Amino acid sequence: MIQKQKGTIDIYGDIAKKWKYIDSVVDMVMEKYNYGYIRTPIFEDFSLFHRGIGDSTDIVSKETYDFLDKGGRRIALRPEGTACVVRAYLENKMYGDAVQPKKFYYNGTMYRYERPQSGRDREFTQFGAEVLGSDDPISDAEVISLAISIFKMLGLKDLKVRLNTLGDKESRDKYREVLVNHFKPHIDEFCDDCKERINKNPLRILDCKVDNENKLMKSAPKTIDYLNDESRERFEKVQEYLDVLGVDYEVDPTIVRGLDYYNHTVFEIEDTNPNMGLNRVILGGGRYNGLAEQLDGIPTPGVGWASGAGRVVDALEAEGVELPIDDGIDMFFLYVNEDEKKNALYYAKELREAGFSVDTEFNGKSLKSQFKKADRLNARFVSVLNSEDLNNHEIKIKNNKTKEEEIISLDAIIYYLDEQLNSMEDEDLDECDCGHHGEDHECKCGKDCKCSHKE
RNA sequence: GCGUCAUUGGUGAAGUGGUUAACACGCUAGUUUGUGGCACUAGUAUGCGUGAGUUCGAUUCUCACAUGGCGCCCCA
Repeated sequence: MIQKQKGTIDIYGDIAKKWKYIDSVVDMVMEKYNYGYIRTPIFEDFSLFHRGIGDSTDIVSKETYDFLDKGGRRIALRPEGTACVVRAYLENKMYGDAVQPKKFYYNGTMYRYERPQSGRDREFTQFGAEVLGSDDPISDAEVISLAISIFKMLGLKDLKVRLNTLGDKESRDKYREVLVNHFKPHIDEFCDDCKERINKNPLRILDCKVDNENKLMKSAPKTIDYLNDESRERFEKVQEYLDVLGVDYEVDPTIVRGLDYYNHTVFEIEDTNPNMGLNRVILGGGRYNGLAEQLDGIPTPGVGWASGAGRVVDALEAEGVELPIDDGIDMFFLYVNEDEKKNALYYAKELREAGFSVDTEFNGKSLKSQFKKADRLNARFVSVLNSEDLNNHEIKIKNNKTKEEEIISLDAIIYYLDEQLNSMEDEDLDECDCGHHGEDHECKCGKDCKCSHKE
């Protein structure tokens, strides 16, 4: 048996419906914020990530999914979206467009060569937003509120935005030096990993899992104290704009990004629901004003974020959010003989073209098992086609919930189903607590109740 | 890259160094004459991740590999 590759998943069935629903919400909210969809290639030149990310960590050497193609080109499967979008922006000279900044969103698979574990696969899906060509803190604030809008629209409630600033390069370099001086004299008290980090990536010591109780952690210098005036003012503006947008956030000095191209605003959104387990962070992002230059492009400020769709699915699961996924079909045709089979085939098509979701039997099973199948498909109506009825130009339609059966003319089938399904939809609505019991009035309960949609 | 646990029909799983691999769900057929979902009856793995080894004999023990779960490194 050929198996799927390590760290990949097949998405199908009910889970696939969930993913499609998330996609549709992402599309809808992004369009409202006027972010344009961008689709870039799944594979790129290895250097795009090598140069974009730098080799300060072993990300690129160890975790990029790369290989040589038949022409000897070094190819990398994209590990993230930001560098790809910036490359596309530069290569297509979008900085020449009249309308700036350019606002993009993407949604696609990313690849990292890692050992799979909880919340981490080799192929995974991220959606993200990027604003290129604006250095104004209004864009930092907008992308964060955009993210919150999407998550709220999906039904997530236990969200926490954590915000920090790294300052500009000057502030950042200064902070790094101070931090190293803070830890260096006592580095013997720390774990082996931290002894490595102090040379390779000292900021990462701050979120070490082993040493987080060490007293030097709490007394560690904070980025905020080492900002120059320009960086400080900018950070204050971001917070001011977030307040205008009504976004709840918490300034958290331990938020750090691993990569050099980040500066100024960085943020994460986590789901605080206790069912979430270890991987609570469902979104991460920040400002990356240096990236375009590192890619040899004209200097272009940018800010954006990416969210792991798999973790969003986990969060929805953890919070017990029920998505409004329509399952079930409108009609299932049952048949026994060849003549009825042809009619099933024909009327299924007719009804589908009229907008109904319809299915019928394909494996020539007994009526008993056809009924079972109809139930499993959650068919709202079933019809056992009968040659005699059909000769009389009639059809029997059974409501699969109430079991009531009616004989109607074949000409009326579309009209009949339409009417029945509409009244069924109304019945599905709940009565709310407003006390009006579904009467015609402008209901303020805020739910899809029996009365809310009648004014 | 490192550590650790796991892998048995369509599914959930029990189990043993030795003739027929439990139980349940599902599925198929019948009781039921063209209107089911209940009930009952019967059927449903020549096979226990792959390969090699130990053994008279391996699904069971050993090793390697693959995949999965969890954790570490790292996390764009």
